[in-house]
Amino acid sequence: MANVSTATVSRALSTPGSVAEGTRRAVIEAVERSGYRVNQTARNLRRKQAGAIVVLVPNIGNPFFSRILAGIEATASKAGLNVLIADTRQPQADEGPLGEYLHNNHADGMLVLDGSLRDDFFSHGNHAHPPIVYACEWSEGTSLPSIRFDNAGGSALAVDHLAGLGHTSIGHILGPLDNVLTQERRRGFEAALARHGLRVRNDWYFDGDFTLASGANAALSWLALADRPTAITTSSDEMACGFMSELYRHGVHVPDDVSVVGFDDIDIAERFIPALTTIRQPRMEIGEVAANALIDLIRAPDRTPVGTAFTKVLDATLIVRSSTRATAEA
Amino acid sequence: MANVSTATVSRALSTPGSVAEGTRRAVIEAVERSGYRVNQTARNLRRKQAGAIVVLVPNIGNPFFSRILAGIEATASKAGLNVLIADTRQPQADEGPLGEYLHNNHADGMLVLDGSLRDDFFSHGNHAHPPIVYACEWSEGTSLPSIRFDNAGGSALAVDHLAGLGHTSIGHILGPLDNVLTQERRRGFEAALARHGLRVRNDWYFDGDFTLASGANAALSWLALADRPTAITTSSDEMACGFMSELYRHGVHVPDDVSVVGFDDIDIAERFIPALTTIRQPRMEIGEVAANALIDLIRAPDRTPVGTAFTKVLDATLIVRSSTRATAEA
DNA sequence: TTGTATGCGTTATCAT
DNA sequence: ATGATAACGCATACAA
Repeated sequence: MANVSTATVSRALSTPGSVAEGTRRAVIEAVERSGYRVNQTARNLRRKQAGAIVVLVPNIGNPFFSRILAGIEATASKAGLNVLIADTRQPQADEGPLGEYLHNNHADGMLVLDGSLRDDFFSHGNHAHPPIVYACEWSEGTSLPSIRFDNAGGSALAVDHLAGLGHTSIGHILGPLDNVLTQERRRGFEAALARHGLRVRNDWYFDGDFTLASGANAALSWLALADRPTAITTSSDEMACGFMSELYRHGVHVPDDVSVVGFDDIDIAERFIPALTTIRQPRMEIGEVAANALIDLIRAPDRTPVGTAFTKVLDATLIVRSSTRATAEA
Repeated sequence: MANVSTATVSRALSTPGSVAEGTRRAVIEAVERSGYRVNQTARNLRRKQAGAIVVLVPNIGNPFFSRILAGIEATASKAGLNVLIADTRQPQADEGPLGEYLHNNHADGMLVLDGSLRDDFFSHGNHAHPPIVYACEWSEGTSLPSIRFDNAGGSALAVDHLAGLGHTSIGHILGPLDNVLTQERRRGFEAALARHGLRVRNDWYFDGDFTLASGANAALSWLALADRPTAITTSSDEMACGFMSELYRHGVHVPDDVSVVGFDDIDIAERFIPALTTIRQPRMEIGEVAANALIDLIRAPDRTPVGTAFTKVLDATLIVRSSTRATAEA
């Protein structure tokens, strides 16, 4: 017991400056000895805050997202905020919209990594809600702040690289069609193709869903083609690896028989056989940037009026490795 | 307004049975119309609970852990608990022990995925703390409940497989030496070797840290050996892939020149070139089992008196693919 | 079955 | 600079 009122204890702990030096020390010492801990729940109730942000992620098990999550966690913990994770692919949708997290005072803000969620998903009637930031994907035309990679630009980089190597027949393995990333990457692919005076052939598009298995399927389609493109760009490294893996089983060699470019630069890309040429996206960094943006909104909500489309685009870069090579003619 | 007291509203929402049918409907309807949300913070304060569990993970970006996390999240959200994640590798250790999460009423329980954390890490003086469950790794001799894989058994499976293929010279790429997984897997490796009457050679142990890069380093060491083992077991798939990748760059062929067995069965294992023979661990499942164990402890703390070593071991299984083959003599 | 009143542990306000 | 006190929003004991 430091023989002071609870108010003084509170001040000594949360506003050290507003208390006399001696009292402060006495309180600190008493706290140490008694093993006292502030009750965060009570503090949050009083302060009308949750002390946490929630992250909506399509699949935590996916390294693409978990890396972004790592960046978010690092940033949030530095700001003294807890990170809540919610998997949007859980079959618990009957429990009601994930937006509950916000309206229940569970979290002070939300980070959305799932581009398939419409932005009206979160509105409950017309009630105001805590800040939301979209990261890495988002529905077209959302009015919510968003951070993303330059996906179209990344695809273009891939095409430029292949065209520079002399390739004129270039195919593309798509992600899920309703995914914004897929659409953007395809857009960049087509734009770059046009820029190089190359045509887009429908049978050189291969369906996929970002997974290894779908990449392997694409390989089967490629093998079945009479007129095969000499190079393939993909919408994810995993599909690129699946594609190469299946080709290998059929005796087709990368990059001798076909060049392959991935997308994401996941860890294994550098060590795949052959090492995968790909488009790198700084995933940890996007997590940090997005978390910082959200934290800014939480700390100073007024500075960013509703409807102001705050957008930040991070560049993607080309990493040349061994899965691409020049054509014979080049 | 349903024209009732706040107490009735509270009851209608949290104890529907204790309120008249008509009143209940009126309240529900009023709630819907007014857009009322219960304040979880206030509820938690009153109930003296946090409504959340915290997961201590060494590295969220690592797919090994993020998969376990996915299992945890699924289970916890089914039980109405939020999941807080904390990265133990963050340089924020100066903020004090992660145990704060518990003592601050931030969480009702804790799941520890980081075996390098001593179990006295969480004690603050001698105060009682909410339940803690170790999952997948733990310090030797902890008195805390723990769920894990049969790591030693998994390693033994790998050796049995290779011995059955005729291999008599078998090496092993280790994980970090202070890691429990490393120690267990090594123990199983040596036990199985002895069972087959094979000797353990010190220069057939390769240092590693679970990463791709360390696997590649091990390949360099293997290449430098005068007398090389014809088969290698590893303590992680990533090291196995790094090992094969580096060998490939040096023109050494797996499995023709050396057989390789991984550990974990990460997604890419099936699609690596060649497809990796490995020891599968149901990672999502361990997350579910661990989360359920923790939830049980939270719901009924008395049933598991302190000091009772609750332990559950999940089996590992051998997945034979293309990175292993019989020796010429076999 | 429902209402009244009190307390959960903090912090903010107002005195002193 | 410090103490007394009210209030944050909910859940419960008790009364009606």
